[in-house]
Amino acid sequence: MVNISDVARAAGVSKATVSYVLSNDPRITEQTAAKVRKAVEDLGYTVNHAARALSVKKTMTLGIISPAYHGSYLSALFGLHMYLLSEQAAKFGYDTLSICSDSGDQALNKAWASRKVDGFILMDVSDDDPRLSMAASLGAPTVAFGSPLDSYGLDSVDSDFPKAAQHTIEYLAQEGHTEIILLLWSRSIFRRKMGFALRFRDTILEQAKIHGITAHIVFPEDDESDPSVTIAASLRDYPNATAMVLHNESATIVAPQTFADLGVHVPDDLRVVTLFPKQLFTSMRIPFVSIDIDVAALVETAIMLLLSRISNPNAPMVRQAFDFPMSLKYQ
Amino acid sequence: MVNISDVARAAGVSKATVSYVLSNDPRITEQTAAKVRKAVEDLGYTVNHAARALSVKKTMTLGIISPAYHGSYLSALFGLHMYLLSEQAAKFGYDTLSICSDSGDQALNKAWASRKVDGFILMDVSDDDPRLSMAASLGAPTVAFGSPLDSYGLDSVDSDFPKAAQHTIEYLAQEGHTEIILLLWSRSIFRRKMGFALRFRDTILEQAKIHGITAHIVFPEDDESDPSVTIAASLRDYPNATAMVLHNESATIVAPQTFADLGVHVPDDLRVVTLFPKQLFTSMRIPFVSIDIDVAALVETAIMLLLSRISNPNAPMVRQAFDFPMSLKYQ
DNA sequence: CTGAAAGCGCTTACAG
DNA sequence: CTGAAAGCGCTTACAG
Repeated sequence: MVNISDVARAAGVSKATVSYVLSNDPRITEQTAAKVRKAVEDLGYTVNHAARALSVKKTMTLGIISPAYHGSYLSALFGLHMYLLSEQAAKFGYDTLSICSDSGDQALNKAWASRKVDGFILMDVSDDDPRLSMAASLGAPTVAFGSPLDSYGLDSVDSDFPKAAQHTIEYLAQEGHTEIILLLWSRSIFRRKMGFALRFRDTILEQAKIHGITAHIVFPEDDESDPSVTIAASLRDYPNATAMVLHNESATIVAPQTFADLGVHVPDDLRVVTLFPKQLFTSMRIPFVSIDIDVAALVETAIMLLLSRISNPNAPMVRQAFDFPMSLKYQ
Repeated sequence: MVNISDVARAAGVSKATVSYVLSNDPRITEQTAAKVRKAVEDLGYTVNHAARALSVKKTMTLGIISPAYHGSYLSALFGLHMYLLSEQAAKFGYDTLSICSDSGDQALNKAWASRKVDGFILMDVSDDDPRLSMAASLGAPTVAFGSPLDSYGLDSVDSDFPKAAQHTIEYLAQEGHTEIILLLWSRSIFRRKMGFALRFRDTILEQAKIHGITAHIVFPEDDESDPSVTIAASLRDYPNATAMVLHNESATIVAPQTFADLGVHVPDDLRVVTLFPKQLFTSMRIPFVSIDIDVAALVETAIMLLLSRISNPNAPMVRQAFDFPMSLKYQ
């Protein structure tokens, strides 16, 4: 494989000069720069990544640390995030290293200690996430996807779930509903202390109380449970409910079929509100009121924050919460 | 950050000895090895990845190259593949670098030339995929996900779509169907010359002819089209069809609801056969005959083939096609 | 304006 | 059984 010495020889200059040309150092004359560029072109030279990283102490790669349970349940969101993160990072010359591990804090520690990445994106952060304190204590540039109660001084990006919950209840109150069903993420998600689930639930309950709405909470036992069973049971248990709020990915996917099976007509028999990223609506027929989650916007912000943090480790912490608009969608 | 010299000093040995201990070289006495290990432990030392990579010319990272169109359509499969690849690679000490680009061949060229990875997994390979010839001409260890007509001597892994097509027709013939609807991947997938779509279609048609079955082909225009429209239209256009074969991810997701909306009862009114990875069935109610695609098995094989290829570049090429069993599932 | 040289942090023949 | 030294391929003060 051709290296910088080969290029230097071919161009009749020193390695240093080649290096300077490659970094567009203005001290090199256009004349010699041209010679060097020609040699680079002719030989098909590309900088050796490890050598450069060793020398400049920058790897131009970002570590994406995901918890291990993704394999077990259907999450179209996971792929979407990974894809967009990689694409967005590439715009700034960064690659993404995906690290999927059930001991994310150890994985993070190792990746940082071996200097394999310049910073981290933490996916699916929970309230007691060990990755948070690990990243903070290492002083590794990190942005968390999620809204942990204590972010240990790390930057974070999330949808504004409390705001969404508030919009939802205000909308339903305005429509005159007084009894609703709240179908939430599975118990295992709550057990894992995922902020998006906790914050949404808590705000819904708080706002429901304020607006005099009775909210019945139901959720599947775990990620493998069939959510349509939960939907059906809840309609049986709370026959007077006039609306349902869905905050559960797989439940939202099976909901249309479930209602059709049960003979429940949306929205005449039941008003349904869902929280879902708009990308997933594309090929799904969901005639519900929905609150769009713009994953691309979240990802762009996450990458931007991480790159700022890398270049300026001491800037003040930022927590970015996106308040996405609620929209009516009848397809 | 602590380096090998710090460890050597703390243990009272040379850098070389530390290095030998780390690689379990049997020539080092257990006594000095213990000293070194203690120092490593005390100082929290981890090998600098770039330095090691530069020295041994191995990066212990695998490049996963995905085409750029994934962002636009719902593919739960994408996330599943990325996750499992990363997890599987980790078992062998490898990390995965995700490279999402619309010019995958250039991205591959660059990643290889800069020696950032030891080999590649190509996702979603098509018949005229420029990544194939690029990887082959570079001599980069590579395994393709898919069944390109010409694999340029590269290893590949795929479900055996022709076999699945054959099973499907044999099954339907045995049930006595003589007229069926084939709902395939969108026109844009065919335009992209994706092998899984082409091979499945061709074999279905060939086998149908053999068994005296009339097969009507329909497909959505592109990935953004609502596949339920296509389903409904096909039932209108071919009222005598007694079975439908679904080979289209989003169509399979919306199919249950669509049939319910149309008052079509499966399987009494219509026999439906789908091809789908079993992980996606978890939270979906699809009372259809299905052919399981075991993504984990595919991924494990892909990683295994790639690692063999890396350690033995001249081994004979292997094309692994998985013939997954057809199974009845009524949930 | 360009080049010689040191240094980044490892590994690995080679001596002893 | 252990260490000194060269080498991996870059970058970057520092001279000139």
